[in-house]
Amino acid sequence: MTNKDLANLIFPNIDKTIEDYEKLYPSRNGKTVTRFAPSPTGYVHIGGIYQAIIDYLIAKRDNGVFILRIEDTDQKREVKTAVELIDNAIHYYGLIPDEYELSGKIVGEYGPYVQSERKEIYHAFIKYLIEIGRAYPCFCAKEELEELRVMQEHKKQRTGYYGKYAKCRNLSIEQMIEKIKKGQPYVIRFKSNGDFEEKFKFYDEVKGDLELSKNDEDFVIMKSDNLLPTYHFAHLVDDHLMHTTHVVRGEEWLSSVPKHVELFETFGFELPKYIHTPLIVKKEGNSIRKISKRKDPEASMNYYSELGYPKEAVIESLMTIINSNYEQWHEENFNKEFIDFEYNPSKMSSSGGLYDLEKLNKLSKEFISKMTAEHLYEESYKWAKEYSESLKNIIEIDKEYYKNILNIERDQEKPRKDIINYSMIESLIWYMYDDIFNSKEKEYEWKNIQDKIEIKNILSTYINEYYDEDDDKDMWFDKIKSMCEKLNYASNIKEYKKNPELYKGNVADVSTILRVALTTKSNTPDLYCIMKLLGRDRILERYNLILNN
RNA sequence: GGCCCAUUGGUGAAAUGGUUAACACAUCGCCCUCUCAAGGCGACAUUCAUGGGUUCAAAUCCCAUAUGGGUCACCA
Repeated sequence: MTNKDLANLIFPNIDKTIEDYEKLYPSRNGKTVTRFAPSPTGYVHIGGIYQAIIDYLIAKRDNGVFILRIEDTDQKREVKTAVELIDNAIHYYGLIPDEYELSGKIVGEYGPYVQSERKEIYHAFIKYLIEIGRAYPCFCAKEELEELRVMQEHKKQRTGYYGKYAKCRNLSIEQMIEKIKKGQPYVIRFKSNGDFEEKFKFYDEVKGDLELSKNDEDFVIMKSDNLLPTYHFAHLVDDHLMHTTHVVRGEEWLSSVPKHVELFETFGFELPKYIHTPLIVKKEGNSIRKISKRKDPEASMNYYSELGYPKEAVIESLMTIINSNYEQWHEENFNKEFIDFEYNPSKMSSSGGLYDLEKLNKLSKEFISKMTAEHLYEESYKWAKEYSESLKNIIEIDKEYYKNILNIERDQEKPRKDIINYSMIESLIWYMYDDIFNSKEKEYEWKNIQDKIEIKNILSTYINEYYDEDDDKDMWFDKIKSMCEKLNYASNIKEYKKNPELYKGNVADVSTILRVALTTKSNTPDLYCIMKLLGRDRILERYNLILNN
């Protein structure tokens, strides 16, 4: 009985060899290849998009290939709709892969791009490993392994299935064959040759030179239930056959690098470059921790869509964590897009990138302020149709009117920056709509002048003697100033500050009355623009509401 | 616990042995201003986790300690 007999017993129907597959997926002649390889286990995590951006950037920079590969080897955690979510997210953020398999459509010559469809390929590689005596079936039960772990912990030894603890590696081929024939369940383990005491050098594109201990664990490469490979093995086979040149993955993978190195070495395959990205962390009180799907809503890309952050702002904020010199670069190259940025892994922070919502808000405000009213209208309308019935209704009352509101203080050199995301638009503009204004319980935010008689005095004087719908902005303000003088308010604030006792107040106080009476709010965009949009009738109506009370 | 990684202001972060430790966010102040949002100007680390060492010179190199993180699955 030989290893070959064992291999044939386990994989009787696998005829293709590694060479066959290498012929099927020939060299890409040095082309840069990156891949985004998410597991379909739920919503899209911000760390995923963060990595996808890096993959995308590297591929674009080198005129290479960006692959989307679905890593669905864990059937227990799989969520059916997750692939769709991934699809939506990468398209939404404009990270379009060159090779992929989505809703049955395959693009690219190096597929399948879904791991569960690559079973035979993995089996061919595992079969070879068994033939050369570098992999073997392991019949240890979960409980046995658990006992082993407890015992190792108790003895303060390294936990794991290695060396003398790797019980099944010493089984004779006859014993293995017998157990298999009896129908005992098994996994396939890699048979390590490594010595943990020995070190080797490893270069990571982010961290630089590292010295790691060699792997000596006989880790599982094929699972018993669905006969699919574990991550480690799929990484070897897929990234070799797809000719991946740059593996971008989270720092949590750093500790399994020795496994991957030994695997690549035993096959004689060339190791890709590794970019182990710092984890996205979050500050909570005094402690910093990995951003988590469960606890942090902002970990999900849905969070940003639901609140209506423009995708550009989200990418921008991620870019600032990816390379800290990005912001400066973008300031100097304001007409370029993030794709033009030359990503440099060694410029990446080696500690955790802190995801900062305040920063996102700032970037988002900035981005929205630079949009044209037309563009903002389109984007916010698109958003409202999906996420906000009430904003949708508002917009549909009169689209031109809505656009005009958005255009207040926008079409100028230093546009107004007060919209952080689409979900807050409604709270900024509701008073421009009569239905909402009239139905709302009004809380007028009067400031310095609270006296009802004085408020009425100002309003009636303004309506009767000064207000003219056709005035231009200068005239409009000149009239307010004239009114101030008449009512004994300072028309000039500096003047007022010099001698406050000479006046009842100043032009700001008077303007506030005109503003609050119209909008209930003490803080609004340019009053002149608001009055222009509301028009004479509605202004009179709102002022009379106060005058007649 | 073993192994690995990290540690610069309130926060992110630059600096790779040599001027007053960039820049950005936040905060505060002043200016501008009809309010607000902006914008302009300015303030904000006697010091780079701590302790040693190397050097004419250290945030930068070395050692130790502390703290934080990652990982030790038939999860990726």
